[in-house]
Amino acid sequence: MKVMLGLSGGVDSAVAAYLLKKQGYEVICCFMRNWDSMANNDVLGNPTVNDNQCPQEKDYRDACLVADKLGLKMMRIDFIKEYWDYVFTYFLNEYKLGRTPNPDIFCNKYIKFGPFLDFAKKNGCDMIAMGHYAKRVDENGKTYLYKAHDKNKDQTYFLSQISSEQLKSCLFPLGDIDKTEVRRIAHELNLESVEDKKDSTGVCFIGERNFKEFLKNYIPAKKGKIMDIATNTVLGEHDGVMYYTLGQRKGLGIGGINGLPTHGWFVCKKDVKNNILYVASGSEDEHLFSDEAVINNINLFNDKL
RNA sequence: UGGGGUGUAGCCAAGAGGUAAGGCAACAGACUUUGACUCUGUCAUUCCGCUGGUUCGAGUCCAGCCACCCCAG
Repeated sequence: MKVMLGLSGGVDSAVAAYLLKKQGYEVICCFMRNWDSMANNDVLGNPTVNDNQCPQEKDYRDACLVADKLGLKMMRIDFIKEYWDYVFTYFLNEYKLGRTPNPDIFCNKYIKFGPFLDFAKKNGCDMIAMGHYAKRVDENGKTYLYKAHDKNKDQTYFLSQISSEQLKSCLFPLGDIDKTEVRRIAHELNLESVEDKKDSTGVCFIGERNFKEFLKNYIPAKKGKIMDIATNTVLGEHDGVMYYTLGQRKGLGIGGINGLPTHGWFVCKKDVKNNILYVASGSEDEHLFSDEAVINNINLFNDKL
């Protein structure tokens, strides 16, 4: 069996590579690049835009060191355009609608299990593999997605939109072990470039930096009022209703107000049309609770449900 | 320029002669499937509108000045 593993330059996929090899698979590592700051005009608030080595290249080098140490072949592929068309476009549209999207779910559906899978097959691989904390279970000829053994690190959420067919083409070597075990193995193997590397979280391609500034590259700032939903009075000003998310507390800049209790203010409603951000006082305010939700695009690829 | 009130960190606000509470915001770190939430930490070292005075000692008492608010004109 020939498998192409997505090697990111982090500790998880590095250990996944080792485990696959140990299990007898012929492993080819591949570093994927989905974001090009220059091509995508990602300049505002980008702390590394002028650096001679961007963080992605550091990750690539770390990945190469891992592949080298494990004696595995290393490849590299760009999906800049695909990412923009299938993931980032959706991402921006959601923000423009006043929602808070999760691009990583689409990245899996449309990139890793799309062009990347195709790329693997073109290069003679039967399957792909990922360092996700997720479990694939085959039963009676069917393939199911199970939560990872490490419930704390489970990443099946990110895989929630892939199909049963796509799932059949992928292995998750970390499905049965804990993060602490992953770190332990990395140390045991002396994978110096990744063994103590900090976990990356959140939107993967952006890196450590001011998120609002990042969004300003694509969604222009537009100042508006922040209003108290209980009294309908103006409490402050925001930079654009799209930059905030429901339930958010930080970044509103509302201090103490004469005569009003001070328990912090939380975003409870976004009026995109009129560019008004509504806030409620304290985390227990009734406006922050809801007993209904609109859900669509449910992916019932697991017929055990 | 009659009367009353207020002036403490970016904001709100305790304090009441003995050596500046607390909250919000902000910032930093941890955690993280919402760069969100949450948690932890840091935030007025002679400073409490200004200037003098009383006192061993004043944000707290006194005097003058300044600023703002309210009522009356």
